[in-house]
Formats: sequence, C-alpha cells, structure tokens
Amino acid sequence: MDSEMSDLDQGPGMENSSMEEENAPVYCICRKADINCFMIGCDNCNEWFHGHCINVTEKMAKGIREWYCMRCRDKNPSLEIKFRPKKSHEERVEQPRKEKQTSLPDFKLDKRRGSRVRDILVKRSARMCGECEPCKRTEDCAQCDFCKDMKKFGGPNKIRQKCRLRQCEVRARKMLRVKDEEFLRERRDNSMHSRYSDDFDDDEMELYHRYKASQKNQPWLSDDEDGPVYNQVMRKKAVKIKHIKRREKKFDKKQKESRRHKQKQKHKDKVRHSDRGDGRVGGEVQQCLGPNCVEPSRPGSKYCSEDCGMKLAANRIYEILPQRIQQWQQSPCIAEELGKKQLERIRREQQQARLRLTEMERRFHELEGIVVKAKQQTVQEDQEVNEGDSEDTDLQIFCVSCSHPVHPKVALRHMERCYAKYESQTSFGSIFPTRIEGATRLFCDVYNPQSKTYCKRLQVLCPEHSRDPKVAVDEVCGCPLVRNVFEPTGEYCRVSKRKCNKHYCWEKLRRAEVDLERVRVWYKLDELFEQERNVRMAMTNRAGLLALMLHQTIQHDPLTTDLRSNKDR
DNA sequence: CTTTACGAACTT
DNA sequence: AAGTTCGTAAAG
Repeated sequence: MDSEMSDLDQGPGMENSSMEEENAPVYCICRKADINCFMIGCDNCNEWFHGHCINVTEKMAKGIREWYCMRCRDKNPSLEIKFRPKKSHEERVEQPRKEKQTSLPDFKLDKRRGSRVRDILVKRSARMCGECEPCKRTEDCAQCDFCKDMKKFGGPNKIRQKCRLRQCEVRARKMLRVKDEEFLRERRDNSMHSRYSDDFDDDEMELYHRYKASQKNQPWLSDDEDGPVYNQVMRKKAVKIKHIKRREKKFDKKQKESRRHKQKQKHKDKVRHSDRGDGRVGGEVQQCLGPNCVEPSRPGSKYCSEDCGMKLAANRIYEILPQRIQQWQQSPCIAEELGKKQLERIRREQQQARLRLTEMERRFHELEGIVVKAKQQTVQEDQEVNEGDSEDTDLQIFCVSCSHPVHPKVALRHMERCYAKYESQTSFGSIFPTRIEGATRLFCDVYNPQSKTYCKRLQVLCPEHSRDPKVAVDEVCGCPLVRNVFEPTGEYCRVSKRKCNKHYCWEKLRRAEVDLERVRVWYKLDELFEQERNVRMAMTNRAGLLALMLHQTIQHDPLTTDLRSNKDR
C-alpha cells in the first residue's frame, strides 16, 4: 500500500490553485488537492478519489459497503467491491459501467465534513486528512487542555476544540496539535491513575517519538506548516512541534554546559555525563560524594545513602558558617537597628492602647452606674408638656431610612425604629466567633446556622438579635442632663420614658459610643501585635542559619564603589 | 503571532 | 436536544 501511495503522491501534484493551503496533499487520479466535493476512498490503499473524476455519484456510493480502487484490484484480484444488501439493484447495474468509463475503480463515499465511511476509514474534511494517526483516533485523551475544556470532562466548554491528540497531523492548524512533550510525559506518569491512559499510552508515546524522529531526520520539514507533496510516511513524520524543538535546543545547551562544568571538576577519567544528569551514563557507576565514602552512588543520586548526603551537607555548614558569622559580626546591621526602633515604637503604642482600654472599661462601668441611678428617678409630669408646646407643629423631617415625612417631635423615635426594622432584615457576620479575653458585651456574636456565621454588630446596636426592652408605664427617661453639650448638670430627665422623644434610647447610644471606642482600641492592639510579630520574625531570620548560608554582606569601599555616597555627597 | 472565546454548522 | 468542532474575532 505504501509503495502504491507514494507512486500516486509523487505524481504531477501541486497544481491545486483552488485550495486554501498551497501545500495541501493531493488526491485522486487527477492529483488535485480539492476536497470540497464528494469523494470516495479505497478500502485497501486508503487513497481518495473525486466522485466526478471516476463517475461515481454520492447516491451510488451509498449502496457500496466495501470499495477498492482499480490499482488495488489489479494487484490483488481477490479484492471485490461489496454492496449493501437492500439497494442492490441500482448499484449492480451501474457498477460495471463505471469501471468501463474510468481508468480507476469505484468507490465509497465522503463529502467534506460529515461523510459516513466504513469503520476502518476515517472521515475526511478540511481539517482531517483521514489517514494520520490522530485522525484515526476515536477517543479523547482526557488530559490535554482541549479535553479538559470539554463538558464531558467537566470543563467550561469555552475553547471548544477537539482533543490535541486527535488534531490531524496534516491539516489541523499547527497550534491545535499536540502541544509539547511535557504533556505526553505527564500522561505517561499518570498512566497508573488514569482510566483512560491504559488504552492510549503506547499510542501516544509512539506518536511523540515519531514527532521527535521527524525533527531529527527531516529538519527541512519541520518548519513550514504543510510541506509540499510528500508520501504518507513522510506526512506522518512531518508533524513538528515548535515547543519540542525549542526545548531540545535548550537541552543541548544545558548538556554542553554541564559537560564543560564537569570537566573542570576533578573527574580525571573523562567520564561523559548523560543528558539525564543523574550522575551516571551507559551503566557506568559513580562513587558516592559522601565524606570518606567509597560506595557507588545510588541510581539517580550522587550519594549511596541519605546518610552520606546529610553528612556532606553538615560538613558544608561547618565549613561555611563560622566564616559567615564572623562576616556578619564585622559590620553593624542597619536593618537590625531599625527593627529595634520599630519594636520600641510598637511597645510604646501598645502601652498607650492598653491605657486607653482601661479608661474605656472605666467609662463602661461608669455608664452602667449612671443608668442604674437614672432608673431610680421619679417621673415629673409637667416637664414633658412644656417641651411639646414650644415646638412648631408645621415642621417636617424626612426619615433617612424610609424617606417618609415625620414630625420633628417623633423623628428620633421613628428613625430609630425604622432603621432597626430594615437592619434586622440583614445579617452582618463572619465565620469566626469573637475571642477577645476580658472584654464584656462587645459583639453580638449570635450564631447563624444558615450562613454559618457569627454576628459582628455591636451587641447593644444589633436589632437583628436583640430587641429593645419593653418600657414600663411608670419608667422614667433618666437621661443625664447637660449644659453646653458636655457639662453634666447632675440632673436627670424626669419625663416618662414612653413619652420622652428627646432622649429616646439614650442608654443604647451611650453604650454604643463606649463600645465602639473599645472595639477601636482592640483593633489597634491587634494591629500592633501583628506588627511586632513581623518585626520579630524578620529580626530572628536575619541572622538565622539559612539566611547566613544563603546571603552574604559585601562591604563596599565608601570612597570608591558606594554609589549612594558619591551621589549624595 | 498565539491564545482565548464563542457563534454556528454539523453530528449523534 | 445535546454534544462536537469548525472558523474567526478579540485579546494578549
């Protein structure tokens, strides 16, 4: 078959003006690249023929089950065209006629995308030659980026391209083909775990090896998209992958470098090192690099055992570390100085924050005291009346929550309630409970099993989880009265709590004020703690073993090489 | 120039 | 109707 194919392929060729790709393969007795018409394929040699060139219509072909071209039948008379059982009449009549009219035999079918062909043959289309390995593949690899994009492999279906291993070697666009050797390697590594890979691995490795071979043997083919007319074998080999090429170039470089490097080393016997860089080539055994060890190294390692590796590492540290420590101690460390200053600052701020916290705790208790005292007051009826009369009854205020106009007298009460109504319908939480030691009544912290969060409103302000207590009829407002906004007069509002619009919910607001400040201080403390930790960590690591081994401080001569001093001064 | 995204033709 | 995979525009 191959020889026959090459005969055909090496024919005149190349007059394919109508083709989109100049170098597309040619077919049929006419040796043209046109594939945009009905075609039929030989079940023996796989060559394709234009229906019109050999006088076979699509309709006729539908009745044919197996078809062989003239050349194949000449060579092997046992090959017979087989028809489908039912529609036999039509074809049987027509078939002999075809043969007489054409120099090449008859056919099967195909028409660009979507033709139906016998199992062995593969459909041919603008992007499928139908002959190459990838075209013949039926399963997706489930590993490449295109497969992973597919819905059936749980992908988002954004890329919508067929499996890389199924991209035609000849006609698929270059960038859609197998991406690089990494992929194939990976596949092989995964083969133990993947349920797909068992079936395909060998194929894929073969595919890959062929790609590689094509690069080495036919470098002229590897750089242009679709080479000129070449036979099937060449066509298969012609698949080249840029990535692989680049990688190999790199690899060569590396190899050379490592050789040069190793020659420098004390290997007197001129051992040539392999590409694998594992210290062994062609079965030659290397001596373990462990101190005083004469054992051969383990495969893939420079040492005979873990122990030897560790010993060498320890020796290295003994050798290098003292010198580094000395070096480190020679010059004062600026970063260390800065760190110390920062630590001092942090400590000062921490102290201030703690003071502020105790102050706030004091105010917390003070406020509770005031509230208790306020409750002991008695209601004085007349005060409330005076207040109400003096107001202008025509004034209106719009509620900030519901935007309804309300009378100024009841505005505070209305807005407070209105706000609570809306606020209680939403949640504001985090997945962590509050863990602040020694702080009472700060966050609401009610657990919401639905969202699995803890409420992070101030407890006194959370309308979602706490309701304002019901006010008894005889309860007094009790808000401490002030002069010039801030100066307490020592007196208390003695209006009935239910009727006092001026000081509505004053306890709640005063408590919230204190609590908010407490939260701020706690945040500040937390932030300072974090800063301290970072600075300490940096200071500890600065002269740590790893840092000393990895980094080195070079003392520049301030007069000559220190650019900064030259510029600045 | 390659990669990503997507409408749409085509298949199952 | 759902899945495939093409051509192509936009983005990188």
